[in-house]
Amino acid sequence: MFALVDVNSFYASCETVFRPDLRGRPVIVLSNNDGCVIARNALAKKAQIPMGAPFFKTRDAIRQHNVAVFSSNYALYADMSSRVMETLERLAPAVDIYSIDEAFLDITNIENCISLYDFGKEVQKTIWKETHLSVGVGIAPTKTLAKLANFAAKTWKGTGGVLDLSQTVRQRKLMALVPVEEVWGVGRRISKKLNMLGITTALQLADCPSALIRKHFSVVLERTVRELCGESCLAFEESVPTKQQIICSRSFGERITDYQDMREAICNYAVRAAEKLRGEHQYCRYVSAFVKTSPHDPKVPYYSNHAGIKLLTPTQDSRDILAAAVRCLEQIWKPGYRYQKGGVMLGDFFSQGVAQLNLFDEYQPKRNSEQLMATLDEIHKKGTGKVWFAGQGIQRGWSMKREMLSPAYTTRFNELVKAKV
DNA sequence: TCTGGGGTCCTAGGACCC
DNA sequence: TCTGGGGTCCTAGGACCC
Repeated sequence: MFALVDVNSFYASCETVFRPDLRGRPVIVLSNNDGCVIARNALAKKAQIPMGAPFFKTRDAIRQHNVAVFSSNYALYADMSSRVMETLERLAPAVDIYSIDEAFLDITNIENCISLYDFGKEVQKTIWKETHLSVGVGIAPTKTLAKLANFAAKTWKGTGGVLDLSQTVRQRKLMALVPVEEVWGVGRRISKKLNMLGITTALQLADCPSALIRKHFSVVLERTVRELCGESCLAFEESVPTKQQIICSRSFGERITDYQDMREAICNYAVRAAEKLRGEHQYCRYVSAFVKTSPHDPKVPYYSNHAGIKLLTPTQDSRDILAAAVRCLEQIWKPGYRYQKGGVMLGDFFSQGVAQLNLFDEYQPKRNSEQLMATLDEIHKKGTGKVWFAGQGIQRGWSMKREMLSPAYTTRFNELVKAKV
């Protein structure tokens, strides 16, 4: 039996926890670069500010409803997330963290001690007490059904935010009411296709013969159908699976037109990606870079390209990764465009740097690479000094916009909340 | 003027091998 | 006119998720 716990309007809630003065006001949080709306509290939803809407298109509504606007503050959200997860670890025998704001709990056999619904209420109450964040809890025999229960717990206020969907009768009753596009794993494309086949509710999808699904779609959707029927196909995963790839990319605060600026940006992404790679204790053998202009401006031609390099031997050395990323950029850079975004991707991971060298390779591994990188990471972590590669530049005029950033309430001493006595 | 970032998995098709 | 069969590996692209 699974319970899916997720925090309501997570980013927006994190902002309001430390700002009681915002009670009664709509709150939204913007994506990186203050680009578009990625989180809304209940009042902002009521004010009909659409999810994903470009910020500049919502300005009228924001003024009209006196909406509080925040740039995203990931340091704050990550810290609040770990507090929630720690609480869950204490309440449940096993926790499978699915995203920054949600986790599956393994609650098999818990019914021997407490009813499933009461357990859900207990989780809700404890999280609120310890973090002042409100959560929804969906309980069911499969992950997909638990997601569905969670959706229903949020949608129908009468549930009080907790829904026990352990019985088949209740599963079918609910599925008959839920549109198929709300099912986990059914996105825009697939729901459109399903609708054309006359399948509009979750129940109709659940009752679909698997041969039909296999014929028109893939094994992924077939698995979803089985899960809706109560057959658990998605396993509980307590340990974090090792990453297959690492991406560092950002839209630029201002469009880039100059090669030197782009080179600087790519160098920064490469260095950051290398740090993440070492954080995973991995070595990569594939490095790629990409650049693109904005797809939204019909007046200027669109350009998007990427190039990748397979290294001779896996590395975790920032210098190798940086050099490779710059070589990729040289292949794809074209002057005359107004670039909106760029990035670096690492892939083909190994757990050690030593790979079979070819007999005639002239490659010589860098000496003391591991120690040097460890030192670099240490300096970075402590914040006691600043060291960077020349290619990363100093001015960084292209770096992202965050004009409405809240303080790091929980992770920096000089930004703690001040209480008036 | 201004439209996020970071992931996963599956499939189809081509290259290549015997 | 006739032009094998079966397998693996890799990559690009498409779908999904939060």
